[in-house]
Amino acid sequence: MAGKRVTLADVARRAGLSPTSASMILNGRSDTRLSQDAHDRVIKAAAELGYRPNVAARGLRTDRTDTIGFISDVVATTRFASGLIKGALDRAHDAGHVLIVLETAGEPRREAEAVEAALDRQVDGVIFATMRSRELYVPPVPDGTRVVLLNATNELHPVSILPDEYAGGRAAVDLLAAAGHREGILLLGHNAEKERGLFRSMTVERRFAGIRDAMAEHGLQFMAEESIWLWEPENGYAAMTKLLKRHRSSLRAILALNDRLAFGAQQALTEAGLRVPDDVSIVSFDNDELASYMRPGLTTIALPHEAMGTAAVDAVLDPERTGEILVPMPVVERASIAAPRS
Amino acid sequence: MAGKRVTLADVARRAGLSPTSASMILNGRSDTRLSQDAHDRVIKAAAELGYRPNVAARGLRTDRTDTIGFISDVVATTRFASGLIKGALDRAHDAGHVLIVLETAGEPRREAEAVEAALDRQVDGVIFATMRSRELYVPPVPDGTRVVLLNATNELHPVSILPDEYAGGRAAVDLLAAAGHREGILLLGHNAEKERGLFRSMTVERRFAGIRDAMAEHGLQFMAEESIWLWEPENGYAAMTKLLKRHRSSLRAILALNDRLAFGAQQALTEAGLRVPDDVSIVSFDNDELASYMRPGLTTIALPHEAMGTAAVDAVLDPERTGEILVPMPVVERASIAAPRS
DNA sequence: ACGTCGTGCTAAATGGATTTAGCACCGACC
DNA sequence: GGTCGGTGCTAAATCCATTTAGCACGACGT
Repeated sequence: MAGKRVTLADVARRAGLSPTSASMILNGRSDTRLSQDAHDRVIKAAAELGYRPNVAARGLRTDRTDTIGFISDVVATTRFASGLIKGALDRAHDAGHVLIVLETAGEPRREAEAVEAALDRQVDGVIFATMRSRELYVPPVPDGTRVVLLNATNELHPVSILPDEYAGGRAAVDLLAAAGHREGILLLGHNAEKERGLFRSMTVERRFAGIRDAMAEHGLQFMAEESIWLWEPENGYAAMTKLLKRHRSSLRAILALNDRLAFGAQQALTEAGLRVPDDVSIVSFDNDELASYMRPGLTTIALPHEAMGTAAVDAVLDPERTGEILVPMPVVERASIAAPRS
Repeated sequence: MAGKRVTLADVARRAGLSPTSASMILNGRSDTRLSQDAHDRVIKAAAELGYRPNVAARGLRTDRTDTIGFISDVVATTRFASGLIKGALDRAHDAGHVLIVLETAGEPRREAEAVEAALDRQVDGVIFATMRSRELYVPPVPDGTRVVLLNATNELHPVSILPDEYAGGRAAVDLLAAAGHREGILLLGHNAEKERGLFRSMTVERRFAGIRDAMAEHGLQFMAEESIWLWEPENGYAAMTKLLKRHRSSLRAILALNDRLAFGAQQALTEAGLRVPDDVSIVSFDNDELASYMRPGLTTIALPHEAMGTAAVDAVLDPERTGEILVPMPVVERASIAAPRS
């Protein structure tokens, strides 16, 4: 609607000063000797005209655009991705920055294109996010540009935001132990023997480590460890249906490696006439949307999407932050854990 | 890594020509009289140096930045939002454009801020998206900037992308009718009498209309229409539990107004010992993630998130497109509909 | 009376591209 | 020989804001 944009020259003209003066005043530079009166006139003129600086023009001169590139392999498929984006968006907004969001589907060609598209627009920094945490290839980037890895790592750019999976793994075990579980505990989704040499993701390895260490410290052992490669509901359902044939009588608790497995497992339990948590307790990971829809609600160790997103933007903005930044995984207690049936 | 960016001047120098010539050649202008040899030299120099134009600088001159602002009230909460974004992202990528994503939480202050942040960066157009379709307030925007409403409408900017809910509503009824259902059909989520005067959302009203018309054409009537204000699983569960007391024996099919209600309802059915689809058929709307996790899978009329997102970018890019653009809602057939038990 | 210093402000360069206006040269034609 | 037209290319302006270098003026000191 409005005609065209107001420029700095317009403001200066209205204030009866040069653009130089107007620029200095609006940028709040303290070392100028401009009069109080000049200040007042410029501020007033800018307000009256509704002046907003042209970020592109400014960026040309200053090399800062208050714009960050957010490059992710996947954005829509998982709630995880959108949580990261939302966290990043919120923090960027607080800091007066803006996000250019790009998706690569994990294809190297598109990754390179995305970086270029971002750099073409003079972004101040780039965030690389992956869903399956891993060492990520990062195309070359000019010197001044901050690079932050979100749920990923890279040798050349040692700034990574990761969930504290080790502590999370421990927390899950602690929850079962605290409820009094000592026996009949099933690990659903992973079997260290069978999966030897297979790589899932950096962070999930840490989750396993946390679980293993905590089990040992509590002096506990799993009744069974079921390897499942794809952690989707149907696989949880299938595995659980099968497992119930052998372990039905001794099963007391399930430590599922994510909520989707837990969801499927619970469907199988329900169909078999077992009740959660009276007969079997369940704890799991991620705090997927599903977890809150289950009946009873699923107790789970949350993947802190949004906190990771905000941490990533913080890291771009603050060059001091460096190294591995671990974001705690909150325990979300719902109603799927109870004391074991004797 | 790389030192600093290569500029057009660098390319021109290497080709032994002026920036003017280099610019014209790289932009493929046909009306110049530059020699074939000059063309070759410039193209070669640009390739060797890895030249990429600075979009900000170009935008300053041309008022085009190949950048689109995507302003949404909510991004992470629903899968719907991220589907829209993904669709938009993909199409933008195809067209060599980039998206600045902004979130407003539906607050007018943040909406205004978001528009300004986008305009400050010289975007070519702005997409306004809402989750609950409605007439949306759009802050003033300069003349040349395209504005497209996504799942929303606005008087001043008559370019709207909307799901074809009317047809979708009809499709749901058709599905039940085709399976042979004539009686014992429950409408779950809305009661026209009780909700008279209450406004849910533009598109949902059309969904109702489609359902109503199709029912009439098939000569059918609902056994009951249950008003539920919040379409969440727990509400579906609660309503269904209650309804079963009265209608258990005659109930044959449920037309749920979204998948979350259907999900809750199905939990109630299962607990009551009724089986889907043998005892009761279910059809619903949205194609929420949940729908594929249910056992059996839920047949549903999909909200075409991604298609809507791509349509929005198309509309920004093509000034010819105008008016209400209706995107079809695909029927996703799974396994929740069967012929009625006699 | 003249140099010095502080005060208040501005001209012009800059960043990287596009675009307008026009220059220099060559051959053809009268 | 002068003019006209075409060919091949470039200087300079422009977009908008920031920044460097420095001008003009008055007061002060000696």
